[in-house]
Amino acid sequence: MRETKVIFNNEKLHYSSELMRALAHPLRMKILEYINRSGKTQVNKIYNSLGIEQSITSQHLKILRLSGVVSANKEGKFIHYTINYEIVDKAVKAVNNFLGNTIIA
Amino acid sequence: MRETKVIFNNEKLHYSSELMRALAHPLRMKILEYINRSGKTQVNKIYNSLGIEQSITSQHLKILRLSGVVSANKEGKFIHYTINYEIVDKAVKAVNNFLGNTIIA
DNA sequence: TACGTATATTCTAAAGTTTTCATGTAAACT
DNA sequence: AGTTTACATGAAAACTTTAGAATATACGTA
Repeated sequence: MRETKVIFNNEKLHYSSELMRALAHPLRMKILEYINRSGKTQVNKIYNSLGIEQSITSQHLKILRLSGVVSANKEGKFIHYTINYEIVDKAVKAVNNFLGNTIIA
Repeated sequence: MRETKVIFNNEKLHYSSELMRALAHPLRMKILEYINRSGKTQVNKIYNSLGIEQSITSQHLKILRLSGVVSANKEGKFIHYTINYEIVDKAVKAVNNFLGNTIIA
């Protein structure tokens, strides 16, 4: 049974939807936005500023970390989070490219 | 209790993550990609070409429709689907903007 | 009007995600 | 060494999403 030509291979597709998924949660967007505004942030600042629980914050940070969207760096007692813009960029470009550069000139 | 200044309001945030969510599924990406390639497609072409079940296809199309990413148009017996590029564009720009135009020049 | 084709909807079980709470680990301070 | 602060991890409960099967609707045609 000859299949349709698959332009967008499965690996890429799963990677992209994994990235999208990481971004597809209001709290994670809030957290990302906060880190973005702060540039480089400790976890306690994130959850105190956003008024969410420490543990929930940690769990979402884990998801963001695993998807590659943020990086964690231990500095003594603290862990500093930063956004990996290239990765977020990839997510955006994924959508962009797979739609054949129809969007965003 | 004075909260952090919310730059990215809740409504927008939820809308964005809803959009992202709609895109964050391999099958939906495949379907979107197929519609994109075809320009305007009947449902049976989608599921026959992609080798997925009719009912599943319909369900995913519903999600895509509700998120605004695609539009359905009845033409006689058939229903034609098209991509709403402006909406996909919005999703991309949402990520883009909320990260303060740091990505994509 | 009955039948076939195209698609949507409904139901249910399984799978996956998110929250919550409790516990764990490691650094800094006493 | 013991305590506090900063954060992560684990596991159960609550919730959401997905897949699959069956049924429903609507159009066109015999």
